[in-house]
Amino acid sequence: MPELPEVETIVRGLRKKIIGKKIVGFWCDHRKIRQKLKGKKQKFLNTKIVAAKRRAKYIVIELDNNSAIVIHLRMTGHLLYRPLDKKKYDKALKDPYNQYVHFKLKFSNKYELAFSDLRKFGTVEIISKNQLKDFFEAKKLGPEPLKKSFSYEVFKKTVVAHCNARQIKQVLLDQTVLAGIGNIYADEILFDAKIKPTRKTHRLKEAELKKLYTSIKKILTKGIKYRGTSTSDFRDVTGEKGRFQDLIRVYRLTGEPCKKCKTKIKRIVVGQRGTHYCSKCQK
DNA sequence: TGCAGTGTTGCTTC
DNA sequence: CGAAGCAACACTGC
Repeated sequence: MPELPEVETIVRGLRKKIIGKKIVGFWCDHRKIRQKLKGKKQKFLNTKIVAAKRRAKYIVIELDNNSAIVIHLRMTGHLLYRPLDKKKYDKALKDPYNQYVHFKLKFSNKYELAFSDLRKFGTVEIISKNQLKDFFEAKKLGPEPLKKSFSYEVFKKTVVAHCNARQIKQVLLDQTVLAGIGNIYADEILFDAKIKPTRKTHRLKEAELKKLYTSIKKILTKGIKYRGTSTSDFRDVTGEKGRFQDLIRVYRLTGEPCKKCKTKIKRIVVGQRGTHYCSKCQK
């Protein structure tokens, strides 16, 4: 679910909802997360939230005690800001995203931040703010594609220089090359750029690279504008769906007619990921 | 019914 | 070193 546009949507929601809130309670029933947070409960309690940030697909929630909570939602994670009084969202409780809650922070205003995660791949940890730089450097993440500093020159250097004979889709998904693109947006970006996902990166022509660069910025920006893709169970912090699924052109549309040329969308496997493309529009 | 497929990352292996 | 394969987990849908 959560790729750059979804995580960005969540972070913007967090900024609206939890900045300035005081944490007064902590709960966790997930063994792996408890392990990570062992002995650190006191770092959460009686602190105030001062900032919410995104780096790649990571969410960083900064506290007023020099600590930062770092969350990764992986496949099925959700962050939900919801009232402690369950009667207030009775119906929504049945929805999958409201179940499978494994970690909660309670606030003094009788709301909570709940981390739900069906498949339990997601991670929550707390580190000191001055460790953040090292934390992210260790991940060797590539540049943020939506930053102004991510110019075409930077794109060419970082992306192309690294990638030689790899298939372009695998390169787009490689977080050490470019931060934040996942399977949905990789397929959509390549459709927009009219490039077949299996093309070898070093064989792309200058014009194709320029188009690809433009498509990356365009599709990710659009994804944020439409508040993410809820093909499956993505929800923002208030439980609202995104709307980008209405604009999807190829992802998981196997066998359906291409919106441009009516050719049936193909599904292949690239780097063990389901990959969808139009064999006529994408060369 | 059963098994392939699912949005991610990181560890192991070659 | 880079790159490919697979595991972590639980559910859906063919």
